[in-house]
Amino acid sequence: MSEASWDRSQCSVAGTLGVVGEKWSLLVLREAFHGVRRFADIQRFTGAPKAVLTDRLATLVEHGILRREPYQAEGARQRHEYRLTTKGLDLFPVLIALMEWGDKYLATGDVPPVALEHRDCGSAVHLGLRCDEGHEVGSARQVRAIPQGAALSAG
Amino acid sequence: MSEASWDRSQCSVAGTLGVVGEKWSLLVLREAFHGVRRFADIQRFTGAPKAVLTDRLATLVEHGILRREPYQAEGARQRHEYRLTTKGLDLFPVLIALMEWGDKYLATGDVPPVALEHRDCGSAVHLGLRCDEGHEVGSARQVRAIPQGAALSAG
DNA sequence: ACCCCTGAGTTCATCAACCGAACCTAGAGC
DNA sequence: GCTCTAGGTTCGGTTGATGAACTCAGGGGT
Repeated sequence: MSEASWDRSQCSVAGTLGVVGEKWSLLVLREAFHGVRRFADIQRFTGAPKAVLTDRLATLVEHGILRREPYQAEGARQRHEYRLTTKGLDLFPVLIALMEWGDKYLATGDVPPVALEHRDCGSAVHLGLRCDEGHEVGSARQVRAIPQGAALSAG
Repeated sequence: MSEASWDRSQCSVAGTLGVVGEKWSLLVLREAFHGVRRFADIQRFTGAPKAVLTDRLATLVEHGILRREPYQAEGARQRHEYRLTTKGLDLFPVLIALMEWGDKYLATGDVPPVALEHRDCGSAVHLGLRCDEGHEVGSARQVRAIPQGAALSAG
């Protein structure tokens, strides 16, 4: 495996997992993408214990993935809700990739539990790999991963 | 949030995370995609403790994401190596999604640590959302997630 | 003025997961 | 029959997760 021997210390996969890879974090983001913003709702839909949820929300806010904003329901005092930032919205492909794999390999019913549609045209949305020449990349086997820059320094 | 109130129990995101969402699992798969197959190498490149690695490899094999195959290095006894199955190869988009987000938001150098190229044509490979009409979907905001089938039963 | 309700947490005791170091094991070569 | 190596297993200590109980700040009802 000498070819695969390069410096993983600043690997982007590991880095991203360091931010959103803890238990519950990605489920919190799933709820955010479904438009759920309040602590109690997130707690109910994810099933995360409150203490963990408090911690995960704080981490996500700290990293600029969610932002904590005041809101006021009628006849209630001011509280805070959690909303996706642009940085957070950019995690959408991660969720979709997880979802599509689950739809394919963990299917229980005849139809996946959630469908995605393009708001502009109403047709189904999918994630796909393609190269700059415009070719569809069907399998991971057709892709070569090449370490470059600072990653080349050591093993 | 009554609109977002549907049954998450068979959510594909949660399901997939149940399979590959534990600590180290996705880093093990990163190594698999880099062609690393042997226990000691995976251990060295991921930094996972051996006991945890043993457990994660067993789980991944159990779920048919990796398969354990005998090999024999010259002048050594027969051992086993871990290789991606088709089911495992299909997790590639998850890794790429994590990588692309990290490249964008956690960059330290001037160039990402790993580049992806299409073997057939040599140009860069990217992950993209698009709809069946062929439109590129730029942002998560342009996508509507619609619960369907069994997910509609309860909240 | 007082009490109760709600959403958003905090605290605490218990239990599971993770960690690194040390140890074990089966075969190959000497 | 000794040693080396890859691929584990075992162990004690530490960290993280869990669910139940408790707190806190306001608003509304009486």
